[in-house]
Amino acid sequence: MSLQQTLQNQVKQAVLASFDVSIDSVEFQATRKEFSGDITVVIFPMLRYVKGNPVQIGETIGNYLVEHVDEVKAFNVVKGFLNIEISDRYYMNFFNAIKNAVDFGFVTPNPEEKAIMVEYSSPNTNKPLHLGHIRNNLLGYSVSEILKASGKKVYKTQIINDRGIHICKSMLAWEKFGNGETPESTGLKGDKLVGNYYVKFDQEYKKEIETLVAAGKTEEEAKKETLLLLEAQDMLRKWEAGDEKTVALWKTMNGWVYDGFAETYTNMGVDFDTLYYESNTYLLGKEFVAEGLKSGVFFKEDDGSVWCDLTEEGLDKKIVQRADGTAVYMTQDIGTAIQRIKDFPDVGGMVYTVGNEQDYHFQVLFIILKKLGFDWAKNLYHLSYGMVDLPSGKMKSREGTVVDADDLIEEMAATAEEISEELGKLDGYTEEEKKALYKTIGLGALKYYILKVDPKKRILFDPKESIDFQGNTGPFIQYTYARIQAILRKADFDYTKDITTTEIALHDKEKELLKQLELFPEVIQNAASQHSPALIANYTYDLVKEFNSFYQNVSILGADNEDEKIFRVQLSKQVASTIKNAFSVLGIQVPERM
RNA sequence: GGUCGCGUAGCUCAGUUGGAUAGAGCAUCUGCCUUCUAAGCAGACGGUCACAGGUUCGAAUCCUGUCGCGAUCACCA
Repeated sequence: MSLQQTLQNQVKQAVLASFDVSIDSVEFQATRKEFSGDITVVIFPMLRYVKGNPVQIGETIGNYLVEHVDEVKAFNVVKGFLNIEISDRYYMNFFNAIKNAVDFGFVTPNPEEKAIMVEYSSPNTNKPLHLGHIRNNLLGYSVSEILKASGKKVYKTQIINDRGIHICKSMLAWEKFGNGETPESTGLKGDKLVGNYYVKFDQEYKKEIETLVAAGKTEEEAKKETLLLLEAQDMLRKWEAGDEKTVALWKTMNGWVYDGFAETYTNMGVDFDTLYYESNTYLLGKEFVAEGLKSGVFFKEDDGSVWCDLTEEGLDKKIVQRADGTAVYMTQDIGTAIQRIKDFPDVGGMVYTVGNEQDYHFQVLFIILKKLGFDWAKNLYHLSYGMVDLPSGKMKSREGTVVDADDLIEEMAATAEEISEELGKLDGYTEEEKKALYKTIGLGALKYYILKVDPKKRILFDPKESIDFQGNTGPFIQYTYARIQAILRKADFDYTKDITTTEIALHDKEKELLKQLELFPEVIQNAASQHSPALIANYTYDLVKEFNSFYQNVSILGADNEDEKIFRVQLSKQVASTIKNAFSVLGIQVPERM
């Protein structure tokens, strides 16, 4: 039984014994720093059942607890707050129980339980990944790892948007203006090369519109009548008809993009267990649309288009299939969801990591899947996150106002290098080791910067203001980890053995650290149920702040006696291990030195 | 206009079922490296929690309205 449960029961007992009233819940909170004590019982809610002065009630309960609960050492009452002081022995017992646990805070997945599939990234294959994708990838990856750590089996996946008019645009531009360029001939990353032609299309397209407008067309007409657009549309039709030459070009250019993406993913440190391609799934939904028509979930308009009426849910009508019988986004998403459950029968729910601009889409998708009668549809979650905007506004690939993912990662490593060189603490490291370290720190800064903010809030990213390496940052936390490693390297005695004395008087800073450590398992569970890496980031920061205060105020290797020295080293080691675990679910690595 | 989200220190953000005097970092200013890594520690300065009502012992947190910002409301994805 946890301490809180024990206290809960005993407080109820105390109230029953002293006031002859039974209460069904007790409100606890951590005692604020300015008061003495560790756990606080809030007396106010009891006043509804127990008549009297809150201070006196607090005193009565406090006395009862001291008498009946071993772990309760002392108490004080301030206004309506009963501050309970917990014995050092309790914290030492807790520490002894976890000090050798490498996976402290993590729960091993239960094979009986259903798995969760997490979708993230899902890029278009016509342009390179940018800062917006970075947020998506980091969130999706981290939430996957958090869910795993909380005891769920997880599959990571994406739906690659590899077909459609936008893909044809870059294909057409390459065909017309590319002169047979390849990644090999230009030395460009494949996704960058293809992205250039997507931009090229847009430039030529705009030129053509200008010419048409000059010739007397309205802008509206011009936009629809450019030769380029017509050709692109023609290309899409050819692709859908399986035209050999078009499909071959499509395969080649997508291949270039995939090579480029693979490099970026590796760089970013994210991965996938299984992939879905829109070109394979875009027709999938149709049979379920047909089924839904039969069962009355959908209805058909006179022109042949198929709709879902969601007015009962307070929403609008939504199209699920075009009049010409072709699939829309919704059709495909219905099909893909169903296909995934067929492919992975142990999956009982899914998480979609997609920006908040698609809130409505997913709201509708989930309702439709429920209407179609799938019981897993109640376990679908749209991990909706805010956009990453620049001071100039939205990032637009076609206009070149994007922060490129590869560039940003590289810049972060370069900044890490500058700072490291200046501090000059890396004597003895080879160039290779240094390079790896700069990347670890640079990525740590970037990932932490993005993950520490609540996913649903939008992020304003100013490229001119570099991401910090001090204060509440990834590098600060990595630095603390490295500090602890230095201590472990210096500890030239056997700190693995158990302490001989049973009673150790805990230093305030030690006790605070133990309390902070104790929270970690719960933080993992909360982060999982709320799909929020930010909770992990904030927790880790608090832990590290607490450790640094301990480090600066208490001598670890210079402790007064052997037991204390061993304990402090073990405590530091466990803090390091917890930092490592916490950062691992954020996808951030920790260095041995920095 | 309808719907959804957001609004906390100059800036970036915490604040988990409503609880004590609203907390961090950056920036500015003060101290601390002959002692375990100063990417650090200790401290100062900085707030009408957008605004107005309401619910109650108690509201940054819940409800209503107003304002501001964003997204969305396509036979686009």
